Amino acid sequence: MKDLLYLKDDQIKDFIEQIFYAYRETYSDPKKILKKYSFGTAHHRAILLIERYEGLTITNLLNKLKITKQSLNRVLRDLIKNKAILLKKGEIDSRQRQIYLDEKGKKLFAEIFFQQKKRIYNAFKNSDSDSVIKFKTVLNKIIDE
Amino acid sequence: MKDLLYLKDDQIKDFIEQIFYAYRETYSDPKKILKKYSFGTAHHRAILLIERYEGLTITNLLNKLKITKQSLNRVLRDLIKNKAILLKKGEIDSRQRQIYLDEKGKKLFAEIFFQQKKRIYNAFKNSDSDSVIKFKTVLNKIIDE
DNA sequence: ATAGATATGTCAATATAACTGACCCAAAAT
DNA sequence: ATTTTGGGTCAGTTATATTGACATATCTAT
Repeated sequence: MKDLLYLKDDQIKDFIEQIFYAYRETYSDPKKILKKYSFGTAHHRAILLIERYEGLTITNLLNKLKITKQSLNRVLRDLIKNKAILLKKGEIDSRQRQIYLDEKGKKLFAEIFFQQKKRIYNAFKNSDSDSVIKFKTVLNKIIDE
Repeated sequence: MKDLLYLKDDQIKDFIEQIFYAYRETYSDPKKILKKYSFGTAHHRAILLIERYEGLTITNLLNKLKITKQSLNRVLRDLIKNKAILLKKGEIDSRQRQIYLDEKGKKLFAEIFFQQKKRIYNAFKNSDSDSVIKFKTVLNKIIDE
């Protein structure tokens, strides 16, 4: 009979612990860069999503970040003031705002990503492609559970 | 020639995004329970580690959480006040404090873990064992990079 | 024995990121 | 024309972390 060790409580506890470490480490790598711009992790997360989904609306971003609009507003104000992002009126629905990276934001993103990429890249290059694919599959299952 | 799609920037961006979601979702499942005890995520993380490493010292816990002792102190004070944990003098080195779950803490842990386990368990039971093992391997590589 | 290092605790001030609740306007949908 | 939606903002609060300074007890090494 199959052991299914990975379904034992202690193994599951390990995973819960490791997901915390993986997140923390991955998102702490670019802290010095962010500090240089007087930004924090909240700005970091917003920048990543804006780069990945250029032109997304405020509501789109809120749904990804799952924070309140008041919280997001502070972050976006900081980013706009520093010319890291810019908002355009929605073309179809002009109540909407579409968010884009501005020049400074593109530069900032590149610096942030360079730091974060290192960690992931090094982990992956020491893994076979099958492992990486399966990592992604399981990660996705955890997210949409 | 091998494509190594997972080493392309866009794929790496996806992973960085998904690690955030996985962490956030995994750690938001037991929020209602914690609120019932007037605890937050800081207490949550401490409880998990104390359960997993019973008898660990303050320094051990600080090294795992990577926060300042002032931050941890507030959390531990709350937990002690609520009889969720208890501290014992170190047996070998009496400067040290060893941290243990108290009765209420065991109960609280069980409730928290029940919630968090669901997500991981469901993700894993729909995966083959090879995927889970490879997930763990890659996750570990990301952490110790 | 004593000097220094280590483990822990605590006071105070501050920063960051989030929250709730209330209210506003403009534009779209009905 | 009215309601709903998308977004913005004011005000107050909470949660979690920080820096810096200092105190105490205990261990280690000379």
